[in-house]
Amino acid sequence: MNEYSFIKGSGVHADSKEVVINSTKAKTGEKYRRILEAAVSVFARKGFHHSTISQIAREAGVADGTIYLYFKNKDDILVQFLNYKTKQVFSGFRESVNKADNSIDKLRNLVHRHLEEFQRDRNMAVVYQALAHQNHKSIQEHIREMSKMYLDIVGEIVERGQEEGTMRRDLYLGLVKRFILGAVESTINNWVRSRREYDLVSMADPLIDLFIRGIGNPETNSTAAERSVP
Amino acid sequence: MNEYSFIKGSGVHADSKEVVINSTKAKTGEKYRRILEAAVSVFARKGFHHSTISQIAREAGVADGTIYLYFKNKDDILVQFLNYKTKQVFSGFRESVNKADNSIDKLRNLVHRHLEEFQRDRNMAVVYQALAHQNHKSIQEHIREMSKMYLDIVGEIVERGQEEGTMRRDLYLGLVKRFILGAVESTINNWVRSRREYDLVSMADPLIDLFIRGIGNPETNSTAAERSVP
Amino acid sequence: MNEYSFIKGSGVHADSKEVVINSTKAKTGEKYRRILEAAVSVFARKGFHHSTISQIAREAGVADGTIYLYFKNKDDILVQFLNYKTKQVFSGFRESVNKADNSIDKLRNLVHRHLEEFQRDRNMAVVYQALAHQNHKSIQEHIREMSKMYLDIVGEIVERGQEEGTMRRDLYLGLVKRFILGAVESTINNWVRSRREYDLVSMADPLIDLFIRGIGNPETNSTAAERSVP
Amino acid sequence: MNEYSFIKGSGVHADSKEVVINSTKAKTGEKYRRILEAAVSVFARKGFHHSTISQIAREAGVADGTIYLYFKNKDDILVQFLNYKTKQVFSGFRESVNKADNSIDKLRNLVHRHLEEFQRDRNMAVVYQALAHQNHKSIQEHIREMSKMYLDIVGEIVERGQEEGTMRRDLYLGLVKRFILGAVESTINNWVRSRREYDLVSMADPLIDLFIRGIGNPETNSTAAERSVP
DNA sequence: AATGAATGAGCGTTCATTCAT
DNA sequence: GATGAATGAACGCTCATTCAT
Repeated sequence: MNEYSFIKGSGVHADSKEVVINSTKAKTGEKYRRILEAAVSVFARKGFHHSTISQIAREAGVADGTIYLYFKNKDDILVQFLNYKTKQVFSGFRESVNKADNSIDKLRNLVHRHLEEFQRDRNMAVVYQALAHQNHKSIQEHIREMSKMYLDIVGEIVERGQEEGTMRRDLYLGLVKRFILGAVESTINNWVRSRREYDLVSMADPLIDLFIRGIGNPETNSTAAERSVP
Repeated sequence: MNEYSFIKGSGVHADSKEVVINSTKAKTGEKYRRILEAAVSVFARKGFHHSTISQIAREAGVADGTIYLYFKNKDDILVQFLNYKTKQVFSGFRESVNKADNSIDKLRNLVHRHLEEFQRDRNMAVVYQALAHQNHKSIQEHIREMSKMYLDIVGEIVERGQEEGTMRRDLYLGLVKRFILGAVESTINNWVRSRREYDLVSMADPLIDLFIRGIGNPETNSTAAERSVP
Repeated sequence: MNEYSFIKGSGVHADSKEVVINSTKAKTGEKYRRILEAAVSVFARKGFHHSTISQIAREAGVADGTIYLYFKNKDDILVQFLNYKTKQVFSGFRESVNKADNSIDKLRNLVHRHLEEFQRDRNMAVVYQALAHQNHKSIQEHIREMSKMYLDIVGEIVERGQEEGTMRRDLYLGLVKRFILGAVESTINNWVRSRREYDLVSMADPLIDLFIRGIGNPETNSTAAERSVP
Repeated sequence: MNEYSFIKGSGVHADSKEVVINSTKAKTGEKYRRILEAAVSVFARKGFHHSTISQIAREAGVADGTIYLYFKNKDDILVQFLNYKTKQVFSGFRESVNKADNSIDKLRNLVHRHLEEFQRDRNMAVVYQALAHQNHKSIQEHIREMSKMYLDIVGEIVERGQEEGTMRRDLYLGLVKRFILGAVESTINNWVRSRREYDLVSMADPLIDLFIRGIGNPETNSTAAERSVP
């Protein structure tokens, strides 16, 4: 848990008929955040299904029932997590991309920021990784949405790179986008599972290098290109 | 589910004290396999935690109690799944690699076979994807082991490629290995989650192309290389 | 809900130790009544156990906690309902009875007024019906008391009718009283449960006719009398 | 609880997908009945909402979970109660009616049997009374159905009485039917709530007498008739 | 007096696991 | 070996009640 975690915003869940939290009360917002942080921390340690409301409540320093003043049910905690925390992180990526003025630097900024944010909040990283690979019904759509946002950014970067002439024109764009997201995510996944602690952000440049140049030796090898999808 | 699924091998779980199934009995082995197939099918549909022993038993056409003659507990089904099904698939990769005589073709064969096996058994793909990204205690070690096996193969291939001169020498080998596994797995993950049905195996060549050549235009771009880890 | 509902009287619950509301304060009395009306309305719709304090508070336009300034607890709302609303209605019956000067008209007035009052406040009717047939501990005694009041009135009327000579002398008085109350209540119960809307009060005269003359044809039938209790 | 309680029939609830009880097993049927008896006994004492599954299980001598092998949920116990116990009792009424050959004796038999059955199983009486006057959703329709069955029987009897000439022709049939049911039910209700123990069945003849002859003195009184619905 | 956020006891329900047959 | 009825621990969730403001 750290000071950067979670937005300052309100602890309101809009679609509840019974419970509406007054978002102007500082205390309320604080409790909302405490619960969410606690929940993500417990989820990260035990996994969603092995986490109990009581554990979360204890870790947040509130009563079990209090959680239901801020969240519709256990699943809703996950939904809020994606809505307020992860979604914010992801949408921040665009900002980083805009700071660069050529496509390769944009890609570098994107990946750098991505790794940075997830390193900053390891619990988020753990939970996000698990969610993204599961069939959790109430979550599926959110994940898809966030992926799309990310893939769109990458797509724009690559297309721009092709216009700039810094990226190959014979790319299967749909694959490339997923390829890059997948590679970054798996890098995060490795970091999360690793017993050793290492600096995740330092992986950014080597990753970019692999994206751009591949692993092949351009002087000797051209076979792959010949078989590639045009 | 298909004829290739699961090995014919014994239905023994080694670390059980009470129950040891005679692996020579055809009938026994068949029931063991039926249960395992049913379990994976149910897991794929509902997720591990939302699957019940009763559902698995019904789908396997046996009584609930029977499952405990072949598996220590619910978790053990997952362990057996990794031990006997996935592990076998993974170890089969080496075989494919050996059929090629240069590193790039070896890599191609590996990826091709990987996609092929997972396409052949979609349930396995779904369950494996979910497991690989979770903190499931009794599974963690198995996943790590299988990853290592895969990474070792890739590592050998890349090192050979470097000797051959077909692959760059300035590669961060630890990263490259994970990069390739991650990219392949995310390709599978996309296929699994996609609403459209498409041919997973056809992704192999474009993927290889990306690995080898990257997305950069070699004529104009060399920035990435300069910043890369030596 | 209508203007006749509930008495204007005090919002005091006598047996409370902590909170005594000043019954002279118009505003207080009004809030007390608002809560009671809201409660009965919610009880009628959802049943006592499925009604929550929050729902009642919302419908009354007050905060949850406010209810506890006027009522000891949830059960107490029921007690107050019987004490102040239903009890008043029931005791008003005597008044109607007194307006008539012969026993049959007295009975008619009683039944007429009974149906009238319950038709006037359907929520009261619904809640009363439910309470009268349940084993609700804190209510039992109140119900019994009100029944007794009613049965006493009927008893007096019938005894007077016997003196007048307009009613049979060979009646099992205890049964007759309950018989009449039961028949009226079941008429109300039918009205309350009916999907069609109809005029409850118009049932009064046919009911009286049945009480007085029975369903038998006096010219041909005397069997029943012979077997009756003397 | 007594030996007459509940049918010998199967303990199957048809609409469950997961749980199907083998009705051929004597033991199963016995446990089903034990639970149902226990439930009705607890409901009678505490009321449905204050009864807990644990109490019922304890009283039935089974584990909490066992109840869910025979009943879908707590509400379903009520539904089964009506379906198998009360419904059977009610449908038995027709049989008694058929034994008599004139309408008044038919009515007498009906009432007699009605009181007899409810006296035989006091718990059933208590629970039925409560249910019949509540807005319990999953029960409403069953109650209505049983009432209709009863009212139909009474209606047929009265119409026959009118043909025989033993019952008045100027009756509001719809009211008469409900009047009789209401009077009998309220007699039962009184018995159930009474502190003294008395013989419910002995109320049958006096009741019939009231139905047939009314309370009026036919020699002196005819007012009621003049105002009655033709 | 009025508020409504916070509490936590209590309950219905699920389901992995056991074991008598 | 095979069965499936029985078990009971465990958990999510509700809601009457309290109390600081």
